Order: sequence, then C-alpha cells, then structure tokens
Amino acid sequence: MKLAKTIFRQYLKKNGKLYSKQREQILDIFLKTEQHPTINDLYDLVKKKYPQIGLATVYRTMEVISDAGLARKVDFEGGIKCYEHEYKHQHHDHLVCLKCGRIIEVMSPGIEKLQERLAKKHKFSAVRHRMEIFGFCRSCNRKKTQV
Amino acid sequence: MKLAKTIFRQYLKKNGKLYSKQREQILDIFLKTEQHPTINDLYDLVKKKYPQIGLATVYRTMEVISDAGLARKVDFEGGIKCYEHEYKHQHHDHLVCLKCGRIIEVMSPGIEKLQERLAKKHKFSAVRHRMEIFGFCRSCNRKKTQV
DNA sequence: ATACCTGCAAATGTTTTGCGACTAA
DNA sequence: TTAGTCGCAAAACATTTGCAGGTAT
Repeated sequence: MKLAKTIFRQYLKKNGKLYSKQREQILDIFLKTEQHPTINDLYDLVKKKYPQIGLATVYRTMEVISDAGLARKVDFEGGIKCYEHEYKHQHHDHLVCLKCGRIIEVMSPGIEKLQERLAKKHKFSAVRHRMEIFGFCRSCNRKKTQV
Repeated sequence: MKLAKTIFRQYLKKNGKLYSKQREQILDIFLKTEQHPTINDLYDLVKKKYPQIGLATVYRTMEVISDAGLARKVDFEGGIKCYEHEYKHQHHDHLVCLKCGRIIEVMSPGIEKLQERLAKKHKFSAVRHRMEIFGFCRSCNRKKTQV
C-alpha cells in the first residue's frame, strides 16, 4: 500500500504532474477496493467520503493512475468497463459469473504455454492476451442446482 | 449464402417479424464482409449502395441478424465493438494485430481442454469463453524487423 | 386492415473538453 | 510566480427511443 503511493508520487514528479489531495483520495479508494470497480463505482465511493469531488476528476485521475502502472482498464463483454489493480498483480485471466457478476482471477501456465505455441504457428508475435471464461461461480452454481 | 438468407427469413416468420428490403440489404452487405465490421463500417457500406438507409435501422437490423444466429457482437479492447459471422463459424478465438488491426480466427483444442479443467478446479461451470492474443501479424512483423 | 418497420430527430448515457478559479512547488 | 489541477457545465460521441408515415402479409 505504502509502496504504491510512493510509486504514484514518483510517477507524478517524474512526469511534471502535481500531487493533489483529490489524486491521493481517489488512489486511496482504488487501492482499498479489491473488486473490479467501474468509474461509477469509484465515483460513488469517493463521493461518499469526499463529496466535493467531480466526476471528471475521477476519469482524469484513473487515467493518471493507469499511466503510473498501478491500474489497468479492462473491457468486459456488454460494454462493461472497469479498473483492476496492476501493481503487484502478475498476469492473470478471469472467470466471470453471469449471475452475480463476481470476477475471479485465475492463472494457468499450461494455457499460457499453448497460447505462445498457437501464436508461433501463425507467425504472430504475441505481446499480451486476455482470456475470460463466462459461467456460474461456485455459490451461484450451488443455488442453481438446489432449486 | 443462400442458406443464410433462408435461415433469416425463417427466423423472421417464426418470430412475427417482417421481411423488408432494408433488412435484406443490410444482411447482404454483412454476409459479403469477411472482416469484423463495426456498426459504422456497415453503415458506410450500406449507405454507399442504398443511400436512403438510416443509422438506427442498421443498429436495429444487426440486432435482428444476431438474434437469428447469423452474427455475434464482439467487444474488443479499447471499447471497439464489431460483428462477426456466426453462421457456419464454429467457436474460435482471435489474434488481433496491434498495427494493422487485422483479426485472425484461430482454434486450439488443447487450450479448450485446459480451460475446462481450469473452470472445474474453481468449481465454476463454464458456459462460454473468449480469448484474444494481441501482437503483430505475420506481415506487420516482417515490416517491423526489416526496418 | 393491422401489425410491424423505417427514417428522422430527440433523448439518453458515457466520456471528454474548455474555462475561470484555485493550488502545489 | 507559474504551471498544473479542480469542479462545473458544455460538448462530443455512441446508442436507443418515440413518432408519424410507409410497407408486408
């Protein structure tokens, strides 16, 4: 946590940007959220604590935070856009529950290896990838089969 | 091609929807496009041939075509939304070129199998998934390394 | 005849931008 | 002092919707 803030400050200084109360507040809220919040989720959370803050500032700040390497914007199906933590989160993929919306972060070295092989087969030089599996999570699944 | 139109007509009839000139025109354009067109791509193409057509009609018709099982809406990164062919296109994943935007459809049974195993490990019942690998395609790659 | 469809324009929802006031360094 | 930021409101986009007139069956 501390370290993330230090990185943020260093990024600001290095890029001729200023530290501000609002930026720190938004970063705090984001770091505390372990889910995948949308801009509006963040706006609501921030607003609750710091009512004077503007929506545009949240948009602008999340962009700065992303540029600093602490967050990453993710587009899910259906046009849902949210931010996930990037700092100290190594690469992973997602299981997305169609019922409750829960997003589970997963990782499979086997899949990663096959992806590389697949790219190579097409003479495609892979930079990054994303993978999502949609379905029903453990608890929604249980409820479903009980009924 | 012929068959896709038949399916479309059957779908319309079965669902109490009407056949119309515009719907056939838009379907024609879509079937001829082997890329992954956005609504605007389609609108431009349609407009060129049938200038009287409205943008709202393209939106509405692509929804009908999707419901008929002939197209599928795909959200790529950066909020880019486009339609791909669904009829006679079995499940596949995508290689997306970051330079020229080309989208290559690929399929790896090995990856599919590992995805199932991954879901099972998390007691997650998978319904569908999507996977995209971003990088540079064969020809962009060649240009890049030549320079 | 009667739903349904179309094109247009207006409405909606989301994200970006311009600007005068404010703030960090 | 001087850039960079902020909050607000307006602008810019993308998509959806309401409606009056037109069309397929």
